[in-house]
Order: sequence, then structure tokens, then C-alpha cells
Amino acid sequence: MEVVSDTSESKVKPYKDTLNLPVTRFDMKANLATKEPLIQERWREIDLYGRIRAARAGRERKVLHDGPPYANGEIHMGHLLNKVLKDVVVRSLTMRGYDSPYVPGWDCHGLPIEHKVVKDLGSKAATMEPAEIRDRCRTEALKWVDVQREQFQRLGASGDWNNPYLTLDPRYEASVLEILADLVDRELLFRKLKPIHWCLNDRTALAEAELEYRDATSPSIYVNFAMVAGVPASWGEGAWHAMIWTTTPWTLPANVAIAAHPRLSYSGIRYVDPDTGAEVRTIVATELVSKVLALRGIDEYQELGRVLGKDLEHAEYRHPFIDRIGPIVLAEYVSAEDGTGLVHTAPGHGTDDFKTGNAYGLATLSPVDGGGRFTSEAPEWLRGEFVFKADPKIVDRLRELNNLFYFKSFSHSYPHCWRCKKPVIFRATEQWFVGIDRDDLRGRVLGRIAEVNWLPAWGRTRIESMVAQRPDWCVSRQRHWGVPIPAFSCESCNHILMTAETIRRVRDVFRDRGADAWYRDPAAELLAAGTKCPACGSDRFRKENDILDVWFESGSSWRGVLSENFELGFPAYLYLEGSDQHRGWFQSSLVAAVATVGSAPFENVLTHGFIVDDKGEKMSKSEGNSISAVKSVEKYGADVLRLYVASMDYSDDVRIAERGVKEMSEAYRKIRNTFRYLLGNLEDYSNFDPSTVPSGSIGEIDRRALAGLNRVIADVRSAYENFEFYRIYQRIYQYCSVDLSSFYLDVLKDRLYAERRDGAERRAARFVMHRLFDALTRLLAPIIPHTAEELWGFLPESPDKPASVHLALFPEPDPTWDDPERDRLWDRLLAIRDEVLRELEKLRAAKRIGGGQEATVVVGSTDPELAALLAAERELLETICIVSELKVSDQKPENAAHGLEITGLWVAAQPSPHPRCERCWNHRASVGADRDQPTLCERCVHVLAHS
RNA sequence: GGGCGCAUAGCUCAGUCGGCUAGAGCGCACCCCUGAUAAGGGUGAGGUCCGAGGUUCGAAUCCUCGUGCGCCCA
Repeated sequence: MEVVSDTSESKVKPYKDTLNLPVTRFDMKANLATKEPLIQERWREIDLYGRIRAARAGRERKVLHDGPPYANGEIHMGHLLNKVLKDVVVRSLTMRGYDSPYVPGWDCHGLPIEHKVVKDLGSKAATMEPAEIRDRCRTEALKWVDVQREQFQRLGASGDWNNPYLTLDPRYEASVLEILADLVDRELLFRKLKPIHWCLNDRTALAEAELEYRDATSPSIYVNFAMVAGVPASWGEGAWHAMIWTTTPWTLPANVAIAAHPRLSYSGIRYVDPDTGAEVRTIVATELVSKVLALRGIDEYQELGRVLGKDLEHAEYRHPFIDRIGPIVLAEYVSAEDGTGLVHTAPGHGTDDFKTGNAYGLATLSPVDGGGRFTSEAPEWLRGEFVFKADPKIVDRLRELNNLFYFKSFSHSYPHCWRCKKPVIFRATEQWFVGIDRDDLRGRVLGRIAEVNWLPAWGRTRIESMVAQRPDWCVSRQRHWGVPIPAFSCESCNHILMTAETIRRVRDVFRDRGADAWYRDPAAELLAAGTKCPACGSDRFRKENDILDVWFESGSSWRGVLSENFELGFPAYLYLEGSDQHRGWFQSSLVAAVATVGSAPFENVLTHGFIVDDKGEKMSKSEGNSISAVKSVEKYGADVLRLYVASMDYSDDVRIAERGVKEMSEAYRKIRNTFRYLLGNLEDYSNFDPSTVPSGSIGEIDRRALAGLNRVIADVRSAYENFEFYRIYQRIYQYCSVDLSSFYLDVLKDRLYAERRDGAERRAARFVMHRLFDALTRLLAPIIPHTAEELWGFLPESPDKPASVHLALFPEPDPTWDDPERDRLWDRLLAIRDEVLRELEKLRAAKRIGGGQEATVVVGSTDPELAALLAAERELLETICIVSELKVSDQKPENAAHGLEITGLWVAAQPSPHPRCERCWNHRASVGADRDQPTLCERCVHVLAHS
């Protein structure tokens, strides 16, 4: 077969080379995974963070103080959300002109790290010195600091990553002790008993995480306590009792009260004991009476009266084997699930009991030593006895005294030690507390809360109710990995010695050599020479072993980072964390600051929600619905993840799903392509000077685009100021998609491609495109910093142009282009355009045209006002509808359609009768008029003649 | 079980003081273009405004009670 010719193909577009088609080196494909690390590398090379600091030096300072993440494990989506939000805040403050330094921090001490280290060491741990274990903990913590630092930086977060604050830094540890000393100065710190989980075998305190719940057999006993006062008189005279139930008889020596539920009904009953034949009167929760009596096979009894729990409050009973009167108290946790509805209360042996005891001012008894043997505080017949062996003795005693109603063995879930696997007990020990009601600390904290700006506003209600209800703050822990509480005890009389003065002395040692000094130096060297026990005069002391709660450490960061060491300034402009921190860091920081310096450490507190999956349920590794932050960033790029996070209202929970990330990739591409198109038409951009474009040459359509940009700038700036980042994404994305891509840039094509390269009309378009490019790049910089930086590189160099977009300021609206009256005109023109496009679509569906340039349109109206508008704006309408010809007529053709939205308007569209210009593809009557170039329209002939 | 929140289209969000037929973008379906081309344009279909009561001439909006989900407690 003979090939006729392929010259026809080359002749199809003979004029293509004469057009000004888009050209750019800016890639359509972002390739963020490889490009972002290169951009970050450049930022490091030019010390961008340092340059930003220098550029903003002397400007008003607004500091976002970083809440330290725990240095343990790789970062997850929660970290990503938090750090991206912080980075958007810091970068936007910077671009608003503020000096906004960001010092990241890490929480390095605490149980999870120590737990892991001890677990890895296995049995060796027991033989190691605390200082050795601490060395390993430090290594572990610093390892994760490095891992997380890399991963946070990979997100593009800007900050002083070379000088972060670490809670294990000696300077930081010294600041923590400084706060402790201040608390002692103000008499807010004290010791009191508190029950904690205690392993009798290892003689050590255990945290909740170190407990294993396993089945154990315990005695279950029902005991009648003799009432001495407060039984309703209407129930009649007699020896009344109150029946309690317990599975830990050995805690009865510490019993100081019986708890009832205020709104539960209690019955006074009379029954005959089947064994002794004696008549017994006792009190039991009404709904449990028959169940309890059935244990002994009793089915006959008389109910002598009923009363609500709250009416039993302050009634009194006598302890069955100790000479002591105890009250009936009220507690919400009492239930009628099992037992008798009356709960044996021993504040020294249970958390609930302790709380109730505090509320009623009851004594916390703890007659048990570290090995589980009763002390001299217990009745003589129990002294020296091991608690679990005491159970049967106590049961026998109760039986002898005729107080035991019922006994059986009972299997239930009970906490055991994670290491030795033996059952643990609750045992009250001396702990250090910050007294929340001393010196009206609670009231003062509540007062400062009211002065802070909480975002969202309900954060205030939340933290207020937490502070109003919180108990004293227990700040001591029986661990190794933390800041030691530098207390001494007298070797001869056990008096505890810790004054502001002794603390500050140790603080100085810590600042020089770190907290390890506590474990290495003898007590005598940590105390001033000649220190004597104020109680007995001895000069020999031991070091105590408690460390501080990690919340106390992180709650001291305003001092160790804002006031001292980093000199960022106190208070901080903003704290920004998840809403769980109302109980955590916000509160510990607030209490520590109000207690010691009297004011809140922050002016604004912004909270975000939690990461949930696409169904709105929380992400967890065990559920298999979690998405790896590290892998997602590697796969899609940090900018895509940042855009994703920024697109959602973080005040509520944030849904993250793989599909969502993919959709966001597409949205990112759309934004990227909009910029790419702008760049493509700004060829030889570096030589384009927008200041040479006279404003008089800026046309109607261009003015509308610039007015629209003004609104975008104003909206976006205000959204940044209000921390409403998702509005920024919505606003810019919709602007790029609707106003630019599908309208302005589409309409502009004929002008950009076909007009004279340096003609006034084309220069006007490029003026607008330059302004769009410059403003949108700046506005997006805090959210997609890498892409913005890449775009920034394409802006023409000038002495005013900073080396990085992140050194630049946000754009300002330019009122030159605002004209509300013209905005209203445009609303009408665009509505008319919609009607025209609908008609074109009908022609297209009928296969009569393809592109709009193949069509000619006639519009008109019976409404004289509208008809006049059409006539006045005919040319503009022709341009924005992108048709070859738009005519206005008062003669309505038969096939004309009525406006769908605009009544009185009619539109008729049909294929253009004119030939197509081979250069600009418009169908024009003028095609063929020029003898030399018979396939071109008049405009194109003219352009070619003058270029 | 308690405290604090949230719930509008498949997704992300608007919706003012209670007042039109509840909107936008994306996605989706169909179509066009091939001079933004792993792009671009057009048209269209999508809603029990979480549910049930109540207030009101009128409720996505205000009130009450639920349901689901989250955070913090117990």
C-alpha cells in the first residue's frame, strides 16, 4: 500500500508556532517524596530558621510554646496533626510579621521508658544500681528524640531543631527543682499518706501499667457492725447493725467508715439467726435484702423501715474489734450490684476509700509495713502477722464476736505484680503533695483560667470543672527515671528534711552535673556543711528515693524554657495540644505557674481533636485501622498530608483514611496545575516587570480577577488570625478551581495565545497572573511550605525578594481593584453565561458542535432593562462564554430557549456559519479576506503582520 | 455511670437574628476538547440536615429526651 503523504499532518497546524503557548520548567508531577528532602536540605544550608529569626528581630513577639511529646516510639498521625498545626501557626505568625521563635521539646523521663529498659534487662535489673538503669533510660530516650526529630523535620516543621529543650537537660532539671523550692517557700508542698499498689515480695510501689490482672481466691465475708447512733427512731429500739461485705478481711483493722449511696434505698430488717436462734436487726440495701439473707437460707424476716442512703449520713457504728466509733458516709461509687450496698471503707487500702476519706476528713490508717506485716498500730493479736495469713484469724475473731454473718471462698480478678507474679495490695505510704486548697490555690487557678482565651470556648468549661473537682496533686513517684525529690531523712529519728534552701543547693548541683548526682553523691555532700536534724540534732542523713511525677516536670516547662534557659518570654502567646491536655499539660503547667508566680503561663490555649478512622472511630494498632504517618509522608509527600490535615476542622476529631489522602493528592495536583499554568504564561518571567503595566490597560475581566483575589487575601488572612485553617484550604482551592481554572484562565486563553506577544492586552493578563502567582504562593506557604518554596524560586529576582517565601510577608488586598457595583454586574453576567453554556451543551449532545468556539449565539430579552444590559455588555459576554460570536437581538428565533434561572432571557445557539481561523480556531466572517493568508481571521492577520 | 464535646450530599466544609425549593468544592455519571495533555472545559444526578418529642405562623437553626462517636474521669 502506498502512503500518500504525511505532509498533511505537518500542514494541519502551520500557524501553531506563531502562538504564545505555555512553556515552563515547573513540573506537573510534584514528586514530593524526593523533592521535599532536597528543599529541606537547602533550608538547612542557608540556615533559614536563623535568617527568619534575624529578619524578625525586634518585631512584636508571639511564642507558641511546644508541649513536649514523649520520647518513645515513632511518630504517628496524632503527632503529625499536632506538629503540622503548630507549624502552620508559627509560619503564619512569621508571615504576619511577628517574631515567632519555635523551640521544640521532648518529655524524656517517666515510666514507659523505664519500664521498657527494665523489661529488656530482665532479671539483671534487680542487681543494678539506679544510676546504671538511669544511664540506659537516657540512651533509650535520646534514641527516640533523634528518631522523632528526623520525622518531625521531614514534615517540614520549622524550628530550632538543633537546640531543642529536653526534660533530661541539667538546666531543665534545675528549673524543675526551682519550682519545687518555690512551692516549699509558699508552704504548698507537704507529705501525707496515700494508698498505692504495692508488691510485698519486691517491696516496691507499682504503677497501673505494671499490674497483671489474674484470678485469685479470696475470702468473701458479710459482717454486721453494731450501730451506736443515727438509726431512725421509727424503726424501734434494739441492737441495730449495719452489714458490710468485703473480700479483704485483713483491711478491717484500717476501717474508719461505712459508705452508702445517697440515693439508694436501705431497709432496716429483723431476722432470726438460724444457728444461734438470736434475733438480729441490721441494715442492708433494700434490693439486696432477700439475696443476702438467702445466703444463710433465711426466708423469713421483717422489714421495720426504709430510708435513703443520704439520711444515714453521719450515723455511727462501733468497730467490731477495735475501740473506735466510725461514721456512715456517702459515696457515688457504692452500688447494689453485689455485697450489701454498704461498703467497708479503709482510706489506707483503696483509692475510692481514700477519696471518700479525704472528703470526710477521715484518718488514713496503714498498719502494714513494706513486707506486708501488721505494725504496732494494729491490734496486739495481729502484730507481725502477714496480711494474707491474717485473713482467717480475723474471720475467726468476727465469728467469736458474733459479727460474722456469712463466709465463703470467692474467685475473682485480682491485681498481681508484673515481675514476681504475686498478688499486690493497696498500702498507704507517705507521698508528697501540692495542696490544691492551701492558700486558696484552687480559687486562684480558677481566677486565672477566666483570663485565658480558650479555643474552642468550651475548653474553659472543661478545665474549670476539672480543676474545681481535682484532689491534691500527688507529685511523688517511687521510680528511678525522673527528677529526684531531694529530700533527706535523719538516720537517727527518720525526720524528713527538705527546705527551700536544701532544694536550691541541690538545684545548683543538678545544673552543673545533672540529676544523676543525687544517686552518686553522698548525702553529706549534697547538704550544707554542718546541717543538723531539726528534730533530734543528728548530723547523719539518708537520701530519699522518690522522684517527681512527669507531669510536674513538663508542667515546669514554662519556667525551664520560657523564663529561663531559652529566654522566649513569659507567658507564652499560645499553647496548642490535643484536648486530653486539659487534664494533662495545660493543667499541670497552670497549677505550677499560678502556685509559684501567680499567673497563667499562656494567653491563648488552642486544642485539637483526635485522629479517627473513616468511620469516626479511634485509631489503634490492635484494631488494624491505623495509618502510618511516616509511610504516608514517604508515599504522598508531607505537603499532601499537611494540606489534608489543614483541610479539616480540627476542633472536632479529624478523620484520616487512605482514600482521603488519595483525594487530597488530586486536590494538591489541581492547585499545582493552576500554578503551573500561571507560570507557563509568564515565560521570560524574570524579565517581566509588572510595574510597567499601566493600570488603565487592565480590562474588565482582569479587574474582576484582581477584586476576587482581594477577597481571597482578606478571607485567608482572617482565617489565619482565627486559626481556622480549613477555611483557607476551602477558599483557595475553590478559588483556583472555580474562579481561575474554569473561568478566568479559560477565558484568557485566546488573549494569551493569539494576541501579540508584547501587546498591551497580553501584558495586562500577565500582570494579573503575576499578582495571582505571588499572592497565592505566599498565602499557601504556611500550609504547603515545600511547594510554596519551589514556586518562590520562579518569581523574578529583585532586591526586595527574600531568599525564601518563609521570610516574606503575606500579601495585602489592593483596594485599587475593588468595585462593589461591578461585582453585582458580574453576578448577572455570570448567570447569563450559565444559561448560554446550557444551550451549548444541548448542541454538543446533538453532536452539532464540539468546542464552544464552533458556535454562534443569539441572546435577547423582553425585559427592557435586561435587553439594555445585554446590548451594553455584548462583547464581554462573547468573551466569557468563549464562543466565536454572540449577538444580541430583539427578534427571538423559534428555537430559542428560555432562561432556567433568569426569567425573561432567551438564548439560541447554533453552529457558526463562518469558516474556522486556522490560527485561533474562532469561526469568523473575516476568514478568507486576506489574499496572502486565506485561512486566517482579520485579527490573526494583523497580529502576524506586527510581530 | 459522670463531665466536656461532635453529628448537614460518598468526602471536606458553608448555612448570619428562627424566614425562598438547604448551598459550595471534590468525588461520581455522561459529554466535549486535544494549543494547560498523566492536563483543561461543560452538563447532570446525589440530602430522613443522627432519631423522637416540644416551642413557634414557620425549626438544619431554640428546648427536652434518646442514639452513635471522641476526649477526660469513675
